[in-house]
This record gives sequence, C-alpha cells and structure tokens, in this order.
Amino acid sequence: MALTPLQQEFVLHFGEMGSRWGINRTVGQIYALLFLSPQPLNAETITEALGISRSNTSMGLKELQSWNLVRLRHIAGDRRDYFTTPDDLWEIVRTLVEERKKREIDPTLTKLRQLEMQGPAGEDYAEARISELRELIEMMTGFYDEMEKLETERLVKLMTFGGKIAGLIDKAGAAFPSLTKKPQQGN
Amino acid sequence: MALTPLQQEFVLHFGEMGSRWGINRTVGQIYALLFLSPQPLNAETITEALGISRSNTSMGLKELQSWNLVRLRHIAGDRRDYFTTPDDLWEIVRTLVEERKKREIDPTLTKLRQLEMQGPAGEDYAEARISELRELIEMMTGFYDEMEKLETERLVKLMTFGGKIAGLIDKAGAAFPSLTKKPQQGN
DNA sequence: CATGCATTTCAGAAATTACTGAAACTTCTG
DNA sequence: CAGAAGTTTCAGTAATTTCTGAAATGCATG
Repeated sequence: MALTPLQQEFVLHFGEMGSRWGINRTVGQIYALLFLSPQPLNAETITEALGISRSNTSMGLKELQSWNLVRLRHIAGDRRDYFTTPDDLWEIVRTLVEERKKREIDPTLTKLRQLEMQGPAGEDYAEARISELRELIEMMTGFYDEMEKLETERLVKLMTFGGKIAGLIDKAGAAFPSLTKKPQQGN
Repeated sequence: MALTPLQQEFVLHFGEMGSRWGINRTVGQIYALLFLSPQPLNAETITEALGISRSNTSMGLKELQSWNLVRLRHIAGDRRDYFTTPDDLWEIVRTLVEERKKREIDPTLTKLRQLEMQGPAGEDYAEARISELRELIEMMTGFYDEMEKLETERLVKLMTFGGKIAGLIDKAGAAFPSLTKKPQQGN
C-alpha cells in the first residue's frame, strides 16, 4: 500500500510529534495511519506502508493496545489480525486522558500519599508543599472524574458555553471553602 | 547540601517520572529540589545536592526556564543566580498546561489546518477525519482558554462543584448545535 | 501430528538522547 | 584593565531507547 501525499504528511507529522506525546515515532506513525484509514489494516499492510520491519510493527501495535488506542478486529475468512481506531473521536480523547492520567499522575499521587503517611519529618515547608500538591492533584482528578461521567452531549455543551462559564459558576454560587491557602515561604 | 530522606525520595520520584512527563531525569530532579526548598537555590548547591555535573545543572536550569517553570532571583550582595518555583501551585499548573499545549497540541492544530487548506484530495474519509479532529481540538482549546481566564477562586469553585456539574449544564441549557457528528466509516 | 501461515520474542545493531569536563564567554571588582 | 567568580557552550562519551532479522511460538488445517 503506497501512501497518498495527504496520508504521508499526516503520518510523518504524528511520527515527529510522537516523542513529545510520550510514544515513539513508529507508534505515532502506525496510529496516524490507522486513524485515517476507512478500513481496518493488518500488520503486513502497515509494515509495507511505513517501510519498517515486521517486528517493529508488532511492537508498535502492542504498545498501542496497551494504551487502549487501537481495536483488534477480524475479517471473515482471514485469520490475520486487523486494527482500527474508534470512529468516535470523543472516545479517543477519553481514552487518551485516562491513560495519561494513569501513567503521568497516579504514580505521583500514590507517592505523595506515601510520603505523607511516613509522618512528620520536621521539615515544615517541604511537608506543606507536598500535601498542598497532593490536595491540588486530588481536586483536579476529582473534577476530571466528574467530566468523565458526563455524556458527550453535555460535555460539548459545557465546552461551548464560552464566556458564560464564569457567570454560571457565580449563579450556582454556593460557598465552598477556599482551597487556595498556601504555605508562607521562609526566606 | 545533603538531602534529607524526604527530599531524597521526592527528588528521585520526580527524576523517574521525568521521562513520562517529557523532560529528562536531571530536569525532573532539579525541579523537585527547587519545589521543596523554602529558599531559592543556586546552581552550585543543586549540583552538589544531586551529584551531577555543573554543566548538566546549567542545561537543566535552562530547560526549566524555557518551560517557565522556574524563576530567577537574586540575593543582595551575591552575584550568583538563584532559582525558585512559584509559591502558588495554581500558577504552576497554569504554566504547565500552557506549555504542554504549546508543545503538544498547537503544532498539530497548525498542521491539520494546513492539510485542510491544501484543498480536497479526493480522499473523503481521511479528509473528514482530519477536519473532525481539527474541530475537536479547537473546541477543547477554546474551552481551555475560557478556564484559563478564570481567577483561581472561580476555578476552584467549578472544580469542587462535584456532581452538580451536570445539572448546571442543563439549567444553563441553551441549545447549541451538536458537534458530535462523525463521518461514516466505509467498510 | 506435520505443515503453513501469522505473530511474538529477543539479542544485537543503530539511532537518539543525556551527561561530562574542558574551554570559552560574561560580568563584576579592585 | 587584569583577575576572579560565575555561567554557558560544545565536542566527545555514556546511557538509553528504538529498530531489525532471525528464531521461537502459536494455531488452524489437511
């Protein structure tokens, strides 16, 4: 399968961005190719289209599966594995956020809690910083959990409210404890 | 400067997470050290505390400055450069999100627009996918811009609304065009 | 249960990224 | 303006990550 110029450019861009997104070039390219393809593709087709080794394709697909970014499909009378990305972009975004949270945030949250558990170490500033950071992350992940629960319809509404958000918050304005206190710097 | 066990663990964790966060180990460690330190630190102190080379520290600090994650300070009667992280964690989060958007999203948005500009290529599915992706990213970055504008006070309120968000959206319920249409898959 | 097809694993090669020490540069001071 | 103190640059080395080809594995079929 030879790539069209459009596919080519898109695929190369995703390859280059890959490293910034925490995946490698090949994985980015495989994903891009699947994303644009109307039909599921098998490993051999991907290998040929991207000019990489068969084993590299296998590893790339494995990685994409570990990210839940790719779906395995089968085609009647063909025992090869075929792969696609979900049609629904919102589903893709949800997966992406979920997986990044799992990899980039959860381990740190766990570590911060663990450090707090170890009890006072007599380092007031550092301990305050750590627990403040833990609180902030908890607040943000809690908010994310709420957003996550919303059906796409409502999420889109919220996102397109535009400038009305501020007013909305005020109207709903129950009093919440301010969580913005910060430790005083000791210099 | 010898690290306390608490500092040590925190610093090592940030170092390990660094690669997942798109920075390298040293940069993660330097940041962690500054984050916990009540006083600004100079390059020599950092070098010694982390057991790395002076030039590595210099490069790490440069990188942190390019991320706007670190502030340069001066201390009276000392001509060395001292560095801190902002006291306000919300400011840190804002910077982080801003910078990641700049590095991870903006280039792709530009590329998608450019591909659309090149005009119809007769690849209906791929073109629909690309413009759908562009629309989605625009919606999300537009929403981000709104959040960005909110003062911390209101942001905290919004984030702590908890389960009330869905109701809020419905009450504000103006009718918006659904942006969730998706191209039909052609298989 | 041997064969053929598809996929995965893995050890080493290739490529990339991170780190160091030495030299160069900058800025301040006497 | 010479020297000292501080910082940055950079070429080479070290470490890490990615990629490949060959071998191993899995699995359906005659």
